[in-house]
Amino acid sequence: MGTKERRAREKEQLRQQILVAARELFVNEGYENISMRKIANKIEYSPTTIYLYFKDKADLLDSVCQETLLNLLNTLEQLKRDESDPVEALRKSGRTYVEFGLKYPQDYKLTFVIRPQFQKGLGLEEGSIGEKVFNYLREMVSECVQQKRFRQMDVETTGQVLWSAVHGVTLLLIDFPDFPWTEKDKLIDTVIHTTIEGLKA
Amino acid sequence: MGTKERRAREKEQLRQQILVAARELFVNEGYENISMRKIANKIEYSPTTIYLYFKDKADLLDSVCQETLLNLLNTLEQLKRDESDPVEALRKSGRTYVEFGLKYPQDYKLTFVIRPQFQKGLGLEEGSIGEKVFNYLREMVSECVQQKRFRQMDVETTGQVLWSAVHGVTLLLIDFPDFPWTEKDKLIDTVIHTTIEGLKA
DNA sequence: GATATAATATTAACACTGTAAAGTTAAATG
DNA sequence: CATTTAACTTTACAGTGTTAATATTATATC
Repeated sequence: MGTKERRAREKEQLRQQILVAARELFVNEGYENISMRKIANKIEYSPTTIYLYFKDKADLLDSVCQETLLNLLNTLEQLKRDESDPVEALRKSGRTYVEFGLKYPQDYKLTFVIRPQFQKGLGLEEGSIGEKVFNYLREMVSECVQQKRFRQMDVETTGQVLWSAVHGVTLLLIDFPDFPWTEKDKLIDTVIHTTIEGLKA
Repeated sequence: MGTKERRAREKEQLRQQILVAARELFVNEGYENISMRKIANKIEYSPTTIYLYFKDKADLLDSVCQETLLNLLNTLEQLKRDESDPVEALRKSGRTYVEFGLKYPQDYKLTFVIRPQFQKGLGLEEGSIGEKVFNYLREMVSECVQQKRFRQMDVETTGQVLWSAVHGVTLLLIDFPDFPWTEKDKLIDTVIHTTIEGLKA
């Protein structure tokens, strides 16, 4: 008797529908401009139905961000295979990270800036997708250190330095689009290049 | 007859009072958790009085952020005098910048992350305090380049790279306080050191 | 097939939000 | 004293997140 399974599937479907609608609205109009009622309208359900699937608005945001992290992780892991030189691989990962942020700027901000404001738990706890993303970075860095391509330094710190650099440039480009930046691609490359050079010296 | 002046002074005083109350509330409880009514309660005026002094809530936020920028600028400029080595001066400026962000984390986020969400104009336009802050950075970098301490590279890009690094580490430390960071001071120093080394190479 | 049961969705309500419009009071000017 | 001006308040509106109570549907049991 598969009716139970079908029901579960349907339930999951609506959950997904809510997530899709929420993401689209958050991304296009900003988290704070979107009400539960607007999301409900979009999926043609009553506002309170959403609360059967998500604890509250922050929880909904949280789920949207989890998806974003998964998306980011997949994008990064696609890279990993086809690059033998570890430093070059790291460089490419950095670029991909920033490009991801600029391709989905609102998603990025939602995940790395807005969400921490609402959810105290950073979403990097054990077993989380956030942790996996950071583990990816860890492995990349580790490879460089092991092959003596980087200054002898603990992997953790090195990873955090790199993360700071790419996070910083991503957010600045998103938040101040009218600032007279150096040509975007050049700036991104220079940030990554500079940081990596600094780690070698 | 100085009554006009007195009135103007009183008006400015109330404006200031609103700003002080708003900052305190924003900083302690977060911009999105503070209503105009709460601010009004604090200063013991009716909510709509605030609208006689500020266009709307975003404008109030904007003014709070202007103050923060001025504060940051003053903090930085205090440094400038007592350091002859330009690279060392830049390093110290970087540290001071990050420390400022961590000392007033909510002010920093308000200014560099929340406000851009509400005010399209980045607050770095000509003659603004934001511009002055960036000019400070420009001068510091310029000195290093002129004295051939840095790789030959345009001052703008160099400045932006540095800003990315310090902005990134500041925000990460603020937003993910529970992350297993390397010891904070070490991390900050390493970020700045790495970036500067990368600029020399 | 009728009925009980569980799952799912809705309605109504509450306390709160930003802010516009109109009304009130007090001071300055003639 | 009359009138204009400035400062502030009251009232009101449309919208917010969220809870509790209610209604509706679909399934399971007899």
